[in-house]
Amino acid sequence: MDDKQEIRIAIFEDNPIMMDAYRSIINGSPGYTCTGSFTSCNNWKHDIEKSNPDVVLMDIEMTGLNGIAATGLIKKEFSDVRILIQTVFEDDAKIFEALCAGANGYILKNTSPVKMLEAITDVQAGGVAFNPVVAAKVAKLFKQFIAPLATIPDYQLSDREKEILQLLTEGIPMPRIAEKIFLSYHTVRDYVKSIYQKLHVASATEAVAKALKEKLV
Amino acid sequence: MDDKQEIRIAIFEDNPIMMDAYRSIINGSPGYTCTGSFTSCNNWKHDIEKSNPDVVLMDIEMTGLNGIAATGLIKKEFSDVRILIQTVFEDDAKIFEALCAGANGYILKNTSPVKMLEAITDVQAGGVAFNPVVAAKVAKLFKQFIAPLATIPDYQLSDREKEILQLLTEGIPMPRIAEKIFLSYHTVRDYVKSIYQKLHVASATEAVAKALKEKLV
DNA sequence: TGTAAATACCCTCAATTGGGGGATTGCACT
DNA sequence: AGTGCAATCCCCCAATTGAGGGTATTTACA
Repeated sequence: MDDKQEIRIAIFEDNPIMMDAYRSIINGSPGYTCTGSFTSCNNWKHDIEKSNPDVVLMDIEMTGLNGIAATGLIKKEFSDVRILIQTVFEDDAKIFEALCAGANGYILKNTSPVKMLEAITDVQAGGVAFNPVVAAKVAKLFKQFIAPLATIPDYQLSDREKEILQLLTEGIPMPRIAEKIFLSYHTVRDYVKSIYQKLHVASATEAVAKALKEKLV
Repeated sequence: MDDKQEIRIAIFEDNPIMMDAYRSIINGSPGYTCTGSFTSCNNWKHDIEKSNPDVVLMDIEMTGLNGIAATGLIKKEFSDVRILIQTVFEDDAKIFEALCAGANGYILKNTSPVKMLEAITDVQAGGVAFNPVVAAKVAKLFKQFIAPLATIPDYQLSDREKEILQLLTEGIPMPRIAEKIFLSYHTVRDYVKSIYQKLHVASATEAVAKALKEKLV
């Protein structure tokens, strides 16, 4: 670590006016240094190596390689660089993609300088910074995609039945399952029958489909 | 709306010392009023009606009904009340559950008073407030659950094959599939065979398992 | 003490499936 | 003009599966 403990920041932003504004805010604040500013991500690898940032302030809308794709690439190559997306977009898809690409924060362009610096400090410290509006969308996406997966119905399967259902969902045929868990082929079939009754299905494919769709295994 | 535009806050917190601290912070800050403080959620319905809050500050660990369960109930009954979870817990499961229950924010008990008020303001305005550490966990959960679903491998299935794979994942046996899409039984079987080759599997259960696990359908 | 539920095993018959073979048509790309 | 491929159809055989029947032991609970 450096004595001065300054947070090193690289900016990717294709609007020169915004770029200047960001650089002024950063360099004008003690504890923050802008070590590089680039108008495209086309030389991201060289740019990151040269500016050696703790935090990257990343615009999404850029000619050439876009900010989200660049985030994914940078994260893969320089996994300890923290990336803060700053953009005008606040639609679900962009936020979704940014999170999947590994962004450590997502703030909007109307964020005040003090909030921006705060977000930079947070992500540098290992946190993730969401603008409240963005956070609301993340929470919404979360509920939309994940909550339904968490409502696990209870079909009162016994432990053995659960075990065998689990093996079925791996596509293992019953004779193989019997060998694997040291039961007779007949017994395995009996458990499968019992699973079918409890799940109200009539075939292995149906049972597997239900198990996977309803997260039973 | 009231002339004074004060944010009305109800507190649920079973530790009387914390409760006093919160109430002092809120009532000592212009624009914020504590309209109710309760040491359990057992009378949540009556308490919410009586205190009529914009924002609820909710503790998780309480005797009787816990804060997350209460969040779910309150959200169901009073959908426009915003709920900010404030707790010492920062484990994935609690955050997960809180989000699923509909919490509008999740901050930790070591949050500074000024940050707490800021979070209250944010959630009152319709945003969601995450502590950076919590946000990091949310992002992690998000990547864990959703990112894998987004990487859909391409097995070069033809449209017909996709269609039939889709029907297989509904557990429909091949003779029934043939009837449904007006193809000969033989043809359906040929497509299924071809699907098996492309997916590198050897049975319907395996194909269905792969299709569902890798979100092919 | 009876009864239910889980565990484990067995048999039979018919339906379904998996793996091999072969065939034709039409379309696109070369 | 030929080559590949999606799409469609067919046959055979063996393995697997689904649905019905039956039995026995153990554990738990009323």
